[in-house]
Amino acid sequence: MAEILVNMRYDGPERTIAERAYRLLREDIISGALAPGLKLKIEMLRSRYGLGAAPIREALARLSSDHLVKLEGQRGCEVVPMSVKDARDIGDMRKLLEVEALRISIGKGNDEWENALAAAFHRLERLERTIDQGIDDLAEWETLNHRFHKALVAACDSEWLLRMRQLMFDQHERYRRLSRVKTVATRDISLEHRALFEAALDRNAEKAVTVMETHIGRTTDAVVNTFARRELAE
Amino acid sequence: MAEILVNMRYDGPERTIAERAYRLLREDIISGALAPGLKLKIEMLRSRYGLGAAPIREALARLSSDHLVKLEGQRGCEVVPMSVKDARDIGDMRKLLEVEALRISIGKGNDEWENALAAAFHRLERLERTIDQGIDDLAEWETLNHRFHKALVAACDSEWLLRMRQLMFDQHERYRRLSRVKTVATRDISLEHRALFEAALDRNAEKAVTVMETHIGRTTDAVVNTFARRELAE
DNA sequence: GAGAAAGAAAATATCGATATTTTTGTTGAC
DNA sequence: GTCAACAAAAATATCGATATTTTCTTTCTC
Repeated sequence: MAEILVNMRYDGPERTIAERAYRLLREDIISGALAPGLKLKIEMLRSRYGLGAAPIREALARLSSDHLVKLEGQRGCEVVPMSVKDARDIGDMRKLLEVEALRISIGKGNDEWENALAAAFHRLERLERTIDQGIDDLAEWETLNHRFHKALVAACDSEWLLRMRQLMFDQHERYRRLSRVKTVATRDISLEHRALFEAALDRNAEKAVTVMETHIGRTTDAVVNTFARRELAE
Repeated sequence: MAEILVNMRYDGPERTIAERAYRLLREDIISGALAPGLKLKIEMLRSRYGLGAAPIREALARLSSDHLVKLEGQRGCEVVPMSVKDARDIGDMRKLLEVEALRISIGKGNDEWENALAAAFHRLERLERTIDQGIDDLAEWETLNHRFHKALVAACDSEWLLRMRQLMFDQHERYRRLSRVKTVATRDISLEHRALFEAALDRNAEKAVTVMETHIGRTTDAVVNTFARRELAE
C-alpha cells in the first residue's frame, strides 16, 4: 500500500466514482494501455473498470476538454490519435511554456523553493544512478522526473502558465512513453538534470533556459524519431 | 434566423442535448449571465434551460476542464471566481501565446490568409466607425473583433498554440465584458487594429508583435482597473 | 456484381428513481 | 449564550431502464 502511494501522483482524495473513472482513464491513455485511436465503447469500459456508465461518461467528457479523448456527438469517443506532427507541436509548446515558467521561477524562488528543488533533484539522481533495471523503475523514474521538473518551476506565480505547462508535460509524457526505453538508454539525461539544477541554484536564468531548451528539444527529437520509424513500419 | 447565425460563433451542428447544454452554459458564464462564484445547482440549471440532469452534468464536467466551473466532488459546482490577480495572469498569458502565434502566422501566411484577414479587418472597421450604439452592437463587436484576431493568427501551423490562444482569448473575454463599455469608449482600438492589420500585410513581424503587445496590454490594464475599482466598491 | 433499401443489432444519449452525502435546523447539556 | 449531538431537508452522485441514433447485415433491383 505504501509502495503504491509512492509511485502514484496523488491529487487529493477521490470523493466520487466519476473522479476515480477520470483518473483511471487518464492514466491508461497517457501510459498507452488504451491505444491511440481506440474506440472507447461504454460497455467495454464498464467491464474493464467495474464502474457504472454515468461516471464513465462524465470522465470522458472531462477528458475531451483535456484533449485526450475525441468526443463526437451520437458517435461515441475514441482515444485521441497520435502523429509525428503532433509530437513536434507538443514538444515545441512544452518548450515555450516550461522555459517561460522556469525563467520566472528562478527570478522569484526563495529558500523554501531551493530546498524542495534540491530534495527532488537528489531523489531523481539517486534513482538515475541505478537505472539499468526493468519496467518498474522506469515508471518510478517518470514520477521523480515529473517532480523535479515541477519543483524547478514551482516558484512561478502564474497559475495559468503552470496549468498549461502541466497540460503539455502530460501530453508529452504520452509520447515519451512510446520511446522511453530508447531515450533513457541512449543519452545522459542525468547530466542535463544536474546542469539544470545547478544553473537554477546559481540563479543563472539564461543558462538554465538554454539547458532546458536543449533538454526538451532532445527528448522531442528522440520521440519524433522513434515515432516516425514506428509509423513507417506499419 | 439568419441574423442569429451571424452573431453566433458556429461550432458545427449540435447532435446531442449535452453539447447544447455545454454551449449554453459556456456562453452564460463568459457573458457574465451566470455570476462568478455562483453555486450551480442542478435543479436550478434544469429549470433555467429546460434540460435533463444528465446532459447538464456532462456539460459541467467539460467546463471544469476548461476551467470555467470548479467541480468539487460531492459538493457540486460553482462558476470559477474572478480576481484582479487572475485578470493580469490571463492577460499576460494571452499576450505570450497570441504574440507567438502571430509571429509564426506572419511568417507562413499566403494569399488566402491575406484575403481572409483583409475581409475580417474591413468588417470590423466598418462596425467600429459606428460604435456609439447600444448593447447589441457591442455583442457584434466582440464577434467581429474575435474573427479579426483569429484571422491574424490563422496561418500559424501549431494546433496546440492556436488551441491555447483560443482558451486564453475566451477567458480574457469574460473579463473584458465586465469593463467593456469603458474600454470601447476610452481608447481608440480601431487605430490599433489598423496598425496590426498593416504590419501583418507588410510582413513586418516585429512591428506587429510590438503593436499586439501594447494592444493586449492596454486591454488588460483597462480590465484590471475597472475590476480593481469594483472589488474595492464591495 | 454494384448499389440502394429495408430490417436487425449494437451503441449512444437521456430520463426517472434511488442511494449517499452534505447542509441546515433544532434540541439539550453545560 | 455556546457548543455538541442529532434529526430533517436538500443536494449530489449513481444506477437501471428506455428511447434514439448509428452501424451492420441482408435482400432486392438493375
